[in-house]
Amino acid sequence: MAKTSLKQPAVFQRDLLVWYQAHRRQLPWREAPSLYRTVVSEFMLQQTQVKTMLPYFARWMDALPDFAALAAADEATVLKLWEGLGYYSRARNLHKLARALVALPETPPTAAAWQQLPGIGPYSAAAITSIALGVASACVDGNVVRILARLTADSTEFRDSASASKVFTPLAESLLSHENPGDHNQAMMELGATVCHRRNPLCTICPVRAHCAGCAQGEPESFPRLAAKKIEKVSITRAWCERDGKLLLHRIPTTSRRLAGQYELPSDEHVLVPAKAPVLAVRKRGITRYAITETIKRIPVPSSLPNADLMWVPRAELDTITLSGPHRRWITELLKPDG
DNA sequence: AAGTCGGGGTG
DNA sequence: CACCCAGACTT
Repeated sequence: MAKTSLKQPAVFQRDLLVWYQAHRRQLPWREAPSLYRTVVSEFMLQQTQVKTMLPYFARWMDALPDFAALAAADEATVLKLWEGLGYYSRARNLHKLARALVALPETPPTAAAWQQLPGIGPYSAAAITSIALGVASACVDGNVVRILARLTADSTEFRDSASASKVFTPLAESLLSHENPGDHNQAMMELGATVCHRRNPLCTICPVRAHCAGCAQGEPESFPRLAAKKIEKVSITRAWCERDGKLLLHRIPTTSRRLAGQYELPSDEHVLVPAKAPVLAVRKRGITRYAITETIKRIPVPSSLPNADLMWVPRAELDTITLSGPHRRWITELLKPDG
């Protein structure tokens, strides 16, 4: 059973907020805050580091500056802007959310109401309502779990981050500043991102070190304890085939659970790849729990296309389609004259 | 409760 | 390589 309070919650709040006011990073959604910018940033930040999403955020705001613009956009535009960021259901849900919000008579005022909207779970509901609306609702993300596990030196072994979040929610709520919940929540996450690192935490400069049982105990890095994930190794062979300035690609069916509607280099499930076909490249990447090795081989031009989802895409059109993940980069590399 | 969904940062 | 990242949704 996790603790639900610290010895001096009011002092903790003050130490945290004073530090945050002095050390917070200048981020686009903080410099020019708005509900829309808060919502878009929170969607992009789900399971994604700030550094990774920053260029996507700038590009997105340039193209779709407000809820009205997003609601009026077509899905292809939305997914193209999201290309490369991953977890594409986030983009579809954000699109749905914009259309739902513009149809409402007023902005939902509570975290519970926000959580009924597409793509909004417990974390996002708390983040959006506290930051943009001043609602006293505590965020519990990976950063907060790590900080709270260390503050309380909680050695519980959690199945996964979801169950840990649930366990620490009461403590997070008890520590929340009701005067300034938005800054408090952002301060917790900022502390986790810039000081209370998963490994090598910077305890010597930590503003709440005096409140931290994990630090006092000497091994803050040992918290939180999470069950190890099982990674499965997978190998995929893909085909590279050019003809008359066109590239053979596979369009993932829109009914597919993952990467629906996106394009990719055809795998050997879609087209015959001779075992002796020359290897052009070997690439490794991870998708969720799979460690994938992809071998790209040059194949002869097939006499006919066996699958309706296979198509010849002119090089000039490659920039207009949405490509699955690293395929964009691989294709760019392999299309170079010396590649 | 367990599985699934991307891609990149970092020790 | 392993683990994590301002998680949410489906089964």
